[in-house]
Amino acid sequence: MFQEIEAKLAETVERTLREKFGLKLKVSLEQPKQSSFGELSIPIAFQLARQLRKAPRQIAEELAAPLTHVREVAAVEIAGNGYINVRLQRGAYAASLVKGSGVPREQTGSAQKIIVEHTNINPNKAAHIGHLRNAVLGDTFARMLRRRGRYVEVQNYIDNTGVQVADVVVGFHFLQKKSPVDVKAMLDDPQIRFDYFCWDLYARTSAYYGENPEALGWRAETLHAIEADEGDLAELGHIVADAIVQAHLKTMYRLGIEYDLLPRESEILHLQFWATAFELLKERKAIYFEEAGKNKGCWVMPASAFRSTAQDSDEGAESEEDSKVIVRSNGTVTYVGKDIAYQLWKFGLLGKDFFYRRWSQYPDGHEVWVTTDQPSPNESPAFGRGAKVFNVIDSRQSYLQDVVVAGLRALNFPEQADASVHFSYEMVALTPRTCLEMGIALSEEDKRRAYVEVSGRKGLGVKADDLIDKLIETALAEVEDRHPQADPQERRTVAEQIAVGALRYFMLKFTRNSVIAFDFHEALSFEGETGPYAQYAAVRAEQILRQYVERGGVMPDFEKVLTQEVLDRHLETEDLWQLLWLASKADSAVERAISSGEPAHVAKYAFQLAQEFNAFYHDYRVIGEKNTERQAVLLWLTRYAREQLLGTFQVLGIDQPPYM
RNA sequence: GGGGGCGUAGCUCAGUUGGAUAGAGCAUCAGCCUUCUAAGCUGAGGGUCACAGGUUCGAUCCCUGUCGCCCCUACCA
Repeated sequence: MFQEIEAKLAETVERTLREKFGLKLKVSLEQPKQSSFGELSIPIAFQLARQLRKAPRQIAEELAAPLTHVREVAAVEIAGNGYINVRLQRGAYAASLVKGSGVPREQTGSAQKIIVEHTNINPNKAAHIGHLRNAVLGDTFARMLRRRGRYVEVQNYIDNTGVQVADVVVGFHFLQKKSPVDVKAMLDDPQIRFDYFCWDLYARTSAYYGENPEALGWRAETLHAIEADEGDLAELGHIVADAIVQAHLKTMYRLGIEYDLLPRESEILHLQFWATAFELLKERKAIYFEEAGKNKGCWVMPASAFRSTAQDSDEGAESEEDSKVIVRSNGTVTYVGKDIAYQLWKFGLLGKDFFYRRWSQYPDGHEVWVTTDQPSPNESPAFGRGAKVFNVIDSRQSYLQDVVVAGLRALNFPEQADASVHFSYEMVALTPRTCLEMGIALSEEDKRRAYVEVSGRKGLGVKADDLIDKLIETALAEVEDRHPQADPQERRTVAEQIAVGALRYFMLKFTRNSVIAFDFHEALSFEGETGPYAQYAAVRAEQILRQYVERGGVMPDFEKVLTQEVLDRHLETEDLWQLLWLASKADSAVERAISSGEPAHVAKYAFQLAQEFNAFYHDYRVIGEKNTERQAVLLWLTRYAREQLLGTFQVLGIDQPPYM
């Protein structure tokens, strides 16, 4: 409803501009700084002032006149030097919401597929909080797109043949002398938390390399075996990667995060995606063979392809220094090269496809598929062939992502290059205080920093499952305290919902390019701008509606009782109108978050709506209201605000507990 | 050296293509629970939007410079 009005007003002004001034302009509306100025504001007169050589106020007046004829508009005022402020017919606006609520939203998307790739954790150890930020951001963004009717495919890329997996295999085979049978037995041992075991083993192996550099030969040997897919080392690689992927999926599912497809590096290798891409790159001259210099014998992409500022240096030699090696002099391909091939596949440009098989099924029936290199008898859904691709990858890799996009452009796929989005985000670090709490030794210099970077190689960091467990534990203590008589199993569920709400909100409240300095104290807080705060507001709303009925109240037939005239009368109360107005903007918040690429905007909106509802809760007694007409308004408003809040929760991946 | 990001209240952060009196949360202080659950509500204090120029009717936002912090800049993935 909000967006319809907004569009209608913009169109009206645009039409006036065309007819009166002969101008073709896109008009945008904004929220007035103060609610007393009205519901919507149009600042267009300012930017026209110079062009038309007229006072903004005069222009505003000419544009304002036709707006008064729009049915939903109550009044139009010129304020300040030339703002056009619009006040809406509150009753009419509310009445259409009364009628419309409960009706499914119309789809605004197209059939074009949007691929969102996120999580992408190396399958060699337990997930940590940095991975959570990635997954929560990606998952929320996918939910936002789906809410607005877009067709989304969620992929979680698995690098099961890389150095990180190899290092854990080295740990098992060379350091621990374990056979594939031994390691398989570990998977069945309930005493062993395999992903945690690998976390430590990975750190130990890395440390061993530090003391015994010659051991790096084991890594090379293992990588070679994994690539050839032969022998115990390769088998260990499969066992480790598959088990860890399973662990990651389980961890993410605790937060409600699901995937559609797990594309794996091993298939990219075995199906020779790179060979195909290599031919294409050579054929279209996107890369060239370096004959001399430090990159002699390599296939490289010139720096000019991905450096926008390369033109101001006219020394050709300098740019060669910056060019990116795609194929090493020993003939092996770099990660970026493979990534270009993979990105081509995502757009359906490679001319090759994976084979697929089911990996597992979520409790809700949704299936996850994985790539294979062998045809399978079962039909699989059609994967890939996206029209737009969002790669959720941390900002440290922006250089490599630039190279991938440049590769597409150099291959003469400008459309797909433009449709490749590096959905980047800053890392999650730890506050010095949290490091000390965890027993991580810090230098004096680090202690003075705002945050300290974690290191998976050293085994330093907060494991995702540990954090979730700790959040549940904290929430459970509070729930038990507040509801000593409630069913223990239900309390556990409530605590889990609160923990997930707290964690997801925490990961989303910061904008993407802000480094999160993770602090246990802050993350375990359930007060103020947190998920549980918002959940609490929803619980309160439900409480009102439930208890109203439990105490013998009959839910009014809102459509009949709440006529435009009735609504108009009661919505003169500013608080009530403001709550309604804010609640009606849920979809707009999601749309804005999509266009700006900031899921944080939705989180912020949920908090604001919760805040507004909590104020309402405090100021108005719904059940005790004597005037039945007013009570109907309050009941409906409670229900509507709750609906809008829950809809926003869904986008954020947050549940409303039955009680708190 | 080059590329990118950041600098807003004591702390952590928002600030929607430049617009009306720069906002939250935490922390501090002062109030509010026999009422639909206080994980809440109300109020107070706290700002040279790093600094200096420029563009503009108008700059936290755009441009230039300076200072400070962070990341990237492998024939590692």
